[in-house]
Amino acid sequence: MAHEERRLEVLRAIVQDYVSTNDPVGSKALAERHDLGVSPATIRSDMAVLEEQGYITQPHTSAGRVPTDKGYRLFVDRLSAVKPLSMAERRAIERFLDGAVDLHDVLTRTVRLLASLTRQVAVVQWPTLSRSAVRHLEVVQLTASRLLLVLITDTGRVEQRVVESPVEIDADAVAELRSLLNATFGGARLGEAGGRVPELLETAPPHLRGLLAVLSAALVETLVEPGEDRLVVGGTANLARTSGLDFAGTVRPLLEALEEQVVVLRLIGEVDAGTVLVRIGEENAHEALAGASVVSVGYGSGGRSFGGLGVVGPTRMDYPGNMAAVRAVARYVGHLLAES
Amino acid sequence: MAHEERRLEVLRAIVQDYVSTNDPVGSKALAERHDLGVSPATIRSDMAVLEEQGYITQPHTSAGRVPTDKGYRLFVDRLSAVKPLSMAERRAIERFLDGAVDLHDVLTRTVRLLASLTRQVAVVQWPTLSRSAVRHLEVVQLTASRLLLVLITDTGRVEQRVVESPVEIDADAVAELRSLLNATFGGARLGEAGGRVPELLETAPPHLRGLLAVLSAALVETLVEPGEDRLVVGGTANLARTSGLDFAGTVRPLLEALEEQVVVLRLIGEVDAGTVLVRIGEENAHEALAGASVVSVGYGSGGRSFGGLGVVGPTRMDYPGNMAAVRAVARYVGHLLAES
DNA sequence: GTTGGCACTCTGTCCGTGCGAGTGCCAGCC
DNA sequence: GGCTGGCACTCGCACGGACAGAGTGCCAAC
Repeated sequence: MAHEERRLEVLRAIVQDYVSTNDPVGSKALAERHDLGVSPATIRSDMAVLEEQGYITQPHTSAGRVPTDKGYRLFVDRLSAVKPLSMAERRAIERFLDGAVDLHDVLTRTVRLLASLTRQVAVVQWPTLSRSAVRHLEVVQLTASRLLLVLITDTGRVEQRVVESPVEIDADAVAELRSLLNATFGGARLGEAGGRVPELLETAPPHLRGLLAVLSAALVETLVEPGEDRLVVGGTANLARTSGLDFAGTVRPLLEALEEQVVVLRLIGEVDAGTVLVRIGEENAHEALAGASVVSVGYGSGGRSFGGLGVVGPTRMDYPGNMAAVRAVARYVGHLLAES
Repeated sequence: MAHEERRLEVLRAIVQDYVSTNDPVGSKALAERHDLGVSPATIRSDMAVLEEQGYITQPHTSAGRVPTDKGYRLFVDRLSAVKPLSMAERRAIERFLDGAVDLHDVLTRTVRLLASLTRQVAVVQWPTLSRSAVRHLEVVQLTASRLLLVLITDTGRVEQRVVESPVEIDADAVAELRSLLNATFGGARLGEAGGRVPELLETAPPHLRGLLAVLSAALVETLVEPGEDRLVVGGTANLARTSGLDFAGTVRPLLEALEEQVVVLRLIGEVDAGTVLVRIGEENAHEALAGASVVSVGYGSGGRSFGGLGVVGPTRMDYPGNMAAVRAVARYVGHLLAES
């Protein structure tokens, strides 16, 4: 029915105006700035209904309306068109990311790029170890009874771990260990690594078994260690931009959550490559993020997701623009990492 | 002379009171809170002199006095006693840092620890490559003509670099390269690495020379690359704590400088192990840091400095406390890294 | 050289007023 | 039945004057 449609049109107009001006929007301003074909009075009655339904609210009696979380949700789900990136933005992505020398460099550049494109806080998850595969395992002898185990994954991560050996070791043993480990774990998804340990221990030469057990344990532990899911954060200066207006003094808990990482990781980590996920305000189910929205997507290649990335900002954000930017950057990063 | 001494005592009292209360301090309050043995009127005349000399200033005519950068400088240089850490703090340092599994972990824990001890923004520089020594070089074959060069330093850093080979390579060549590289560069300070390249190229078997040239170049380049001096930042939430009061809305440029890293790195990097360096306000010679102070020190072991660490906060900070915390943490981190 | 007294200055706060924006309601119109 | 213009009403906010309080500088006295 026509009523319904116009009301949604009104909601869309409210969201757009509010996002761009940061002022509660009134019926008169709406009628002027948008071709809704009806008078302010009519818009007022639509707004009354929208408020009744919980999509908008007024900060105080004689102010305009502001979208609620529910209003933004409807906007994102049904009212926003995908906003294509400008040529300048596309070029910026390429220029920014090309020339990165290693994984750390790629992630750092990505997070800066995303922050500058969206003017929000950007976060990028390191490729999760559990979804990576072993490219190479290296054993370096530090002292007679101390080894360094270095893991290099196909996603470019390098992890290290010092291992105390129960027995003294010589150079030959190190070489043997290296080739055994690579033969066993080479190419394995790290999720499967644990399963290959028993077989390795059975078939290995007896004098190396004790050592291999320790090394395997260190390897498996590296994957399980919760700290190994890391986050790169950037653009926090954007929080200070319009702080107090957008975040109503809630900047601090947000900064804390970003440093804690664990909360944000949970949100960012739950994504598939390709599907942009938007969580609005209270949907984040965490106090510090109640006033914020998170736009995230997985990055990876060939249908395989390495990890997630996204932006965190006030609920009053440019959803279509941010969704487009996040998706485009994720796609590019996926290609980049697949190549190297 | 007695005058002079009492005036300094007044300055010390002003700094202490102002740091703890954040209110401009007046003559009457000073007389009440400190046993200066003279009346407010006398203190007033002392304050007039201190203001004349540029150590304190008044925000407006009828307010109390506030220390200037110059005043803090005098306080730090001559008026503050070293504040020993409490037992609880010492225990916190040990508990926090023990159990770190690798360098990244150590640095992350350190920055969090320092931030929570001082309630300021903490920064820790990664061990500089140019001052590290080669512990091991690893060559991993990715494809027929693509190698991954992995550098492991004695400070625990692991750097990687993809190298395109001009010729096709087989497994034997890789093993040969590995042992040649380790023989040449093993144990070398990275600053000296460049000097050993010509000799390596002369003595190497001819068929490997082209490849060795490329690998050596990649190694040297890794050291020179400005991006390789990195910073771990933590506790930025502390900026939001009393923001507006301390930083007068200058939080944003500060956050930007911290993300840029380069400015802060210059400040943090210029330190010797052992000597705590304090830079106050304008002394930082950078706009974004003009309202901030930086307390930094080098960490390392055996007289050798790996890198710097420190805290960044408002000029109105607890200098003795922060200096003590920074020094204690640096010492502990130095030991920790020397062991591993 | 120190002290108490005093006049002065300035800020922050409180309160009352007026203005403007925006709404809800209602009677009239298509 | 839905849309529109008009109108009264409600608030928030900015402006301005008055006032109290804190702190100073100066001066005469000790």
